[in-house]
Amino acid sequence: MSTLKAVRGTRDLLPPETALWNRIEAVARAVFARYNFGEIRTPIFEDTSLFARGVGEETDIVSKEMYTWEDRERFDIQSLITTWTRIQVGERGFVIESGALDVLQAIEKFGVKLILGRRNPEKPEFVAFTNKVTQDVVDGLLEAKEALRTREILPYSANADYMRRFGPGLRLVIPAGLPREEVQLDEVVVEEVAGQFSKSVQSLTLRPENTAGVVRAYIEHKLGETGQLQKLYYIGPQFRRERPQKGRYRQFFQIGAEVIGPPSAGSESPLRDAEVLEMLATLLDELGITGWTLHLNSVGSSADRARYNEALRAALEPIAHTMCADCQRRAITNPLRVLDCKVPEDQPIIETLPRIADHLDPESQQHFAAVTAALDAAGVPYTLNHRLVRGLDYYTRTTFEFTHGGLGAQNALLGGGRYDGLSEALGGPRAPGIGFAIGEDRLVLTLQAQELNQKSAPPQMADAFIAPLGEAMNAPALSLARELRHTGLAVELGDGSFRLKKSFEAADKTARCIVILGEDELQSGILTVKDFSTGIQTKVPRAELAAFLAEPSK
RNA sequence: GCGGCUAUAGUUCAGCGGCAGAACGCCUGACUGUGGCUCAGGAUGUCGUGGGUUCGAUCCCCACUAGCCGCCCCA
Repeated sequence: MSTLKAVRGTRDLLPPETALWNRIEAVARAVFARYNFGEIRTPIFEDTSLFARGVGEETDIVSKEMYTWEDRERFDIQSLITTWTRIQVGERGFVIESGALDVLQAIEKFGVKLILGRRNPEKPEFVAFTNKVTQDVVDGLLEAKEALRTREILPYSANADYMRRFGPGLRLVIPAGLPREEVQLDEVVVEEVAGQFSKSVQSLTLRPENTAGVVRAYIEHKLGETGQLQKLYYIGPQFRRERPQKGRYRQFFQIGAEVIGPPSAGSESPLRDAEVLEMLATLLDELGITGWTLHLNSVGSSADRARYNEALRAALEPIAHTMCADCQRRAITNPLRVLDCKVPEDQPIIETLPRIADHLDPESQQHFAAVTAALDAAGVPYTLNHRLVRGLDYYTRTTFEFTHGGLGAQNALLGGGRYDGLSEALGGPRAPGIGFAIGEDRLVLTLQAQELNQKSAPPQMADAFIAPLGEAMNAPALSLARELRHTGLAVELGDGSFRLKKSFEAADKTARCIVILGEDELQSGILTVKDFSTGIQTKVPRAELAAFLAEPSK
């Protein structure tokens, strides 16, 4: 039997690597706090249509990279019951039975009294609401027929046995169009109920990104009604079914933030854009990421973008055939992507293509000019990159990306932009916003690479290792460890079955000091402490031990 | 989803159509309550999984799975 492994594109994060993750997240939280952002935690899965409407139906993310499934629990049996009951109670006035508790409750709510097969023992009718015809159901029905033939009335119970109470003329009701599993149905009348019961089956999706979820929450909780600018950050896993690569996983982690609110709160101001970018520069600096580059562009309003797309398409039409195969395809399917082409031969051609900067309306131009002016004033370096076009439909005006060398083909550390129309697209109020998402996995890779170039960080060490001498010392050792740990010291606890030599070896790898606890020490209350960095061995009274260990060793 | 490379001990990796290897790490002892250095000894394992070729496959072939690199796309 093969052993179970983490599924493709997912991985375990283990110590000591997790220490780096924690440090990154701690720095991010601290920076966000200084900019007055608060944390938001949205569900890890959402209604699929949120992403279809938010991220864009035609994007690769939505069209082929999402983990989407139909939530069976949300099969709309209530709607089936409602329809069926209306017909049966109204027209035929008969008995309804089901064993599923939620069904029973639903029926009761509908005002139908449950009668357990008594109405017409000679010709009882059994109605089971189900969305699947399984062998279990059929077996139950057949048994029920037998039971009724012998006039046996079985007590009610809310499990599969309930079926045994009914006999000839059994009817099994299923919604029209649902598959019948491989069963023999000769003995059972299967009646289909027409209706739109599958319409309400809810499609769920593991979030491929978090902005749509945040905006959904903004709308749902009417955060716009506060009149305040909402500054929200999140840290958490996202999911995309892509081919895994270094720095690209199927479960990956993003640290992101959004500034969103009604226009009256200043959400549209270019100052917000500049502030977010300045915050990102600060965050990367404080994390110790060196050599990042901020690429900046404006994609204008959605109308600008549409106009530009047409201009690009028109410009490409006569010349696309001279370009690489990918570009020829992109020229038709997604002209904006041509700008991302990395084939050297295509570069001169791309330089001649129209630029989006020339297709911006005056407001967008002004907005962008104000963003860059504020960045200049704050001294945040950036590179204008008119070829930076983001892949998500919701972006408008300012778009940006921070890149870092040494990440290979996945060189973007983070990306983001303004999304002035997203809230409306999701059925919410007007709520312009700007946000970003940092690829935390890539941040980790970058920092790990930098640490390799410099001296490797010292592994985290406990303050002390308690070495009990002999198993009789184990219990006193735990007591001592508890004492020290309560003072805030990090303590590793050895085992009395270890020889002292082994205790030393173990201690040297996990702690700064070893505390020896033997009969002598226990009797006298004077403990033996050896500091590994200095090699000095000291006798310390138990009462002073915590203070002694707390002193940083030189 | 497409193409290329890779998969051997806990780790990093050699290797060869005929008994499975090194280094580091791990365990034991030299050394009964004093580690690091040293010395002696020991255990490493379904050679990714499943087929095929062969007298014989860890090695050659095929498929699958996974990782890495590139493409697509994107954070």
